[in-house]
Amino acid sequence: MKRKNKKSTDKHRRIIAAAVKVFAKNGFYNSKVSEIARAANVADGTIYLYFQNKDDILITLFEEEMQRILDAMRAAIAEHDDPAEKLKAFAKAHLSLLQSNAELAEIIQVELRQSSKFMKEYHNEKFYEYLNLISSIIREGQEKGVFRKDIEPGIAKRAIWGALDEMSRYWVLSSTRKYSIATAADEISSYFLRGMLAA
Amino acid sequence: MKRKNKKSTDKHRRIIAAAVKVFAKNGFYNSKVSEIARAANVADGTIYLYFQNKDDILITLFEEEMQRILDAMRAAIAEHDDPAEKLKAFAKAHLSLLQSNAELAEIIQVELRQSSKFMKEYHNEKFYEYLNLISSIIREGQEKGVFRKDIEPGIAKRAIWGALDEMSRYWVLSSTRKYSIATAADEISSYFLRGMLAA
Amino acid sequence: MKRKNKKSTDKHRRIIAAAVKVFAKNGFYNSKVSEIARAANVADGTIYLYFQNKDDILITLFEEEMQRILDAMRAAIAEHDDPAEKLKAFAKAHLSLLQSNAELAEIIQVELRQSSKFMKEYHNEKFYEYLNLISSIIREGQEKGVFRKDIEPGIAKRAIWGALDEMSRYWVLSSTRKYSIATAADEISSYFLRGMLAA
Amino acid sequence: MKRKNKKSTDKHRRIIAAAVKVFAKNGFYNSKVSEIARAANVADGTIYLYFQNKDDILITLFEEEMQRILDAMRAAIAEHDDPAEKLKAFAKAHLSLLQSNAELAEIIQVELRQSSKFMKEYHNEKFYEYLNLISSIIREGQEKGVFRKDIEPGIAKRAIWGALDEMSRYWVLSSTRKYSIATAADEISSYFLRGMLAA
DNA sequence: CATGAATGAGCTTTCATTCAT
DNA sequence: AATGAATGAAAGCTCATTCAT
Repeated sequence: MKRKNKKSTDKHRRIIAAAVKVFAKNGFYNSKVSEIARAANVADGTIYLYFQNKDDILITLFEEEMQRILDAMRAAIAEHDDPAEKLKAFAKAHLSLLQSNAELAEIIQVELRQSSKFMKEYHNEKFYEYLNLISSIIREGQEKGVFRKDIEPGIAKRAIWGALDEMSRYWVLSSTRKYSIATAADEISSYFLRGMLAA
Repeated sequence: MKRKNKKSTDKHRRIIAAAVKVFAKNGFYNSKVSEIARAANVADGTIYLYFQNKDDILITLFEEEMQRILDAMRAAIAEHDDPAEKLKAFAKAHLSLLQSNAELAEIIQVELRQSSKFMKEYHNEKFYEYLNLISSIIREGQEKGVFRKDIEPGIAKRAIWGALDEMSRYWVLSSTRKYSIATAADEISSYFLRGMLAA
Repeated sequence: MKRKNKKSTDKHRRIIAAAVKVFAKNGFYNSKVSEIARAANVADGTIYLYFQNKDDILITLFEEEMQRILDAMRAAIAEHDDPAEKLKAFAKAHLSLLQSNAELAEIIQVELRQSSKFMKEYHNEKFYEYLNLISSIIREGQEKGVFRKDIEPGIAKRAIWGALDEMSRYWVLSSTRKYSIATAADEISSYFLRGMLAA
Repeated sequence: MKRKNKKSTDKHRRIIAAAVKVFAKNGFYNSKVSEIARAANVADGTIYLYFQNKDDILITLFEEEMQRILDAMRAAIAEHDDPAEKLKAFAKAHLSLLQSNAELAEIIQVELRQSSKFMKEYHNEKFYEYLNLISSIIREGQEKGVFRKDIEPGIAKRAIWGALDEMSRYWVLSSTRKYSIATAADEISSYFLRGMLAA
């Protein structure tokens, strides 16, 4: 590891970390590049040595952070064999990860949905990979006879993701937290696994 | 009602309608007040006779449109007695309403989550009313013994809303639609009502 | 004449006039739009109501001022019948006009030759019209038997323009002026005329 | 001569050569120091070991290249005794030199006239030497009785230079060349000579 | 009430120059 | 001497908002 290389990587990392903080606090459009620079302890111009423009910071941030989360989710799922357990593990890991990365969660919650000029063009591959983790579990469950065959994985993956995402949004935004992560994850898993009807 | 008042109301309505279109197309931050003015066929300055500023347009838009949707939802639910049927009706109505108000849906999807400086301060009452329609159904179901008593309405309402919302987001954004509204609504209702486990 | 119309025209004129001064003083690239705005007594943003961008100010300035000069030159030439006299009149008028529009002259001298990205694309039609005033005189002279038939109007027009232009450049840039306009114009005319007259 | 010195000189030369190319292509203000560095195969910072700043590159470039041209012109003139022949030789050499140094010509054409803040301060001595080559010829011709006594060398030198310069500008900028150098040089010389010869 | 021309604060981005290595 | 990553001042342009008409 040459020092230069280390330094460069370091600045890149610092800028991304600063951007996470700043975007989470103000939202993308209310964040100034100069504020990110200040938070990263670099000069304004330095940002442009590592990123093409402000949009590129956000996109790179997504790519890199989503990859980290994807990896963590895959590891969490891999610990189980039973598809139902996998789904529970997914729910728990999702809520845990987003809670311990509250700022990143905020950005994903908000900017992921941004329909701004550039976001419409940007095809968020990592997000689709994430969603497909869910449908894979469901399909596996259907093959193993654990899940109903008439479930549409394409609908279910969105329903499950939406439910979890909204839950974590609630957590991120609310100051007081009534329920623990484990409780919420189990609760939500149970809706999907057992339904809400009384037995 | 004097004519002037009527005329004013008309401009107000035209501006809101124009804002829905423009915000949906570009997102809030990429929309220009002048574009809304043009779309509403009024002068730029006229906007400021009816709204305090750009933020106020968005907030008023939410308030008014959400009220319309709330009313429609209440009516849809009121047609049923069985809480399970109410939940199904809610799902169907939600997807129908958002689909037939695609532009409004887009705005709610995107801007509702905006964490921008002003959105953080704005307490979205109508949205909470909307969410509480769901928890009311659940509580009613629990009282009637239709739903499991151990369900947390505060969690469930978010899970259900998130699932439906994500589904409608998918609809709004995707060009090809594999599933009909009825199919999707039934499917999602079934997850929550019966769960996904094989019988 | 409506007042608004008048006001608009006025601002356009004031900005052009200010730009002539500022560009002449600093050159195009060292001139700031804000300085032009200040000189024109308008806000920075107002510039952009009348011009697309900084380049557009320069181009418009060329078009409009060159047109005025073209018109004056045509009038000056039209007063004579003899092509030799026309050429003398052209020389005198050229030097007079540029001297009494010293700032404009400076800009034409300098920026006309700019090879900057935008100037390469901009096809300076007015300048070619101006040059062709000279070749017209020469051709007329050749037809009337006043000028040698073997003169290439395409070369001569450039030689004459170059000679006059360099002379006026000298005037614009130097503080002390040894020769009067009339002297210099006669002198330069004589170089070309006695050389070009049929023996 | 130590090797280091030699090496330094080499870098100086490479930077000047690169600057000629880059300035000719983009003009001074649209040229980036980093582009010159790249073209010269040196680091950005190295430029500042050999030149004080960007302006200094242009000025040094002028000084050195003009000196080369001056030397060549003096040699070309020295081959003739007759002042009329000297003038023809000057015209031919001027056009030849500029044509075979098209990039340098472009810079001289354009930037010589730049009235930018720094160019106004820079007193272009070499250029005056160049101009005075012409007036020397004229004075010599007047002394030898070849040229009319009433010609003002101070005006004539500028007229001749302007005519030639404009002609070469035409050459530099136009892609198709109707006339050969010899033709154009003879043509232009003839305008001035036949006009200036004593009767 | 309505207009829309005018405003000017504020932002992103560039690039000449520096300096630690 | 040479490097090139880092700097940060500077400027063009946008657009929400105002106010004279």
